[in-house]
Amino acid sequence: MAKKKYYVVWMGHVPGVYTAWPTAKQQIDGYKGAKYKSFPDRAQAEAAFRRGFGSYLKQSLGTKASKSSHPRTRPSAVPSSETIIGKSISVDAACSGNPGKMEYQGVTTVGKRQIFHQAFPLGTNNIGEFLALVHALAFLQKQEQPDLPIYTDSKIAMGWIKKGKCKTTLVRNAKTELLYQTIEKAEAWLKENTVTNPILKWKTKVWGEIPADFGRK
RNA sequence: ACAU
DNA sequence: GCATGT
Ligand SMILES: [Mg+2]
Ligand SMILES: [Mg+2]
Repeated sequence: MAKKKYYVVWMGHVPGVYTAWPTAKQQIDGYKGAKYKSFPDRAQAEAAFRRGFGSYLKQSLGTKASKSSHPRTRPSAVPSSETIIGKSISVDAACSGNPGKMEYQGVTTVGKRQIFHQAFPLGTNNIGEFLALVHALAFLQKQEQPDLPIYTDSKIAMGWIKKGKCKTTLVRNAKTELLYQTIEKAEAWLKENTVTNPILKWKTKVWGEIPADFGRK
């Protein structure tokens, strides 16, 4: 039989030392950012509880203990990607017809204040999303804001930026020649510059439409 | 299927 | 329902 364990809940509905997992779990379930860990005996548990989570964690991290023995933070509190970073900009593209008349814009994520906007007589949704991202990157570099994140809802455009290449299928002809030259300029920018700003996926299903959305769907 |  | 993309 395994020896009975003790459960410290530093932060939860009712913090304290618990002698059974089900009761400890009650204290952390539904508590955002709960801090807790199990201990092999009562003395260690009570000492850790009295020291407080911060002090205990510091010591634990400075030691060669296995990762799994560090104190826990409830997963639902961790997901940085689950929280909208307000200090950021958001971009989006739209077209009427695809391919069709295309435009893109960048706005402040909070307040939706427009930062840039461009329109083209013919383009695709994905080209627009791609150009919007490069426009945002160049703009933030000029503003010396290399850490400000950029939100996009386009998986495709994120991939093209990573590749440094706009992998469009749009026909290149007289009607698209100017757009293609813009694309080549954008690709050249990516080749000559380092992408420093985090490019983050906007979670439309969770958060609703991206702030830069044109609202025409 | 997923993201537009 | 159509199209752009991985
Ligand atoms: Mg979009
Ligand atoms: Mg949109």
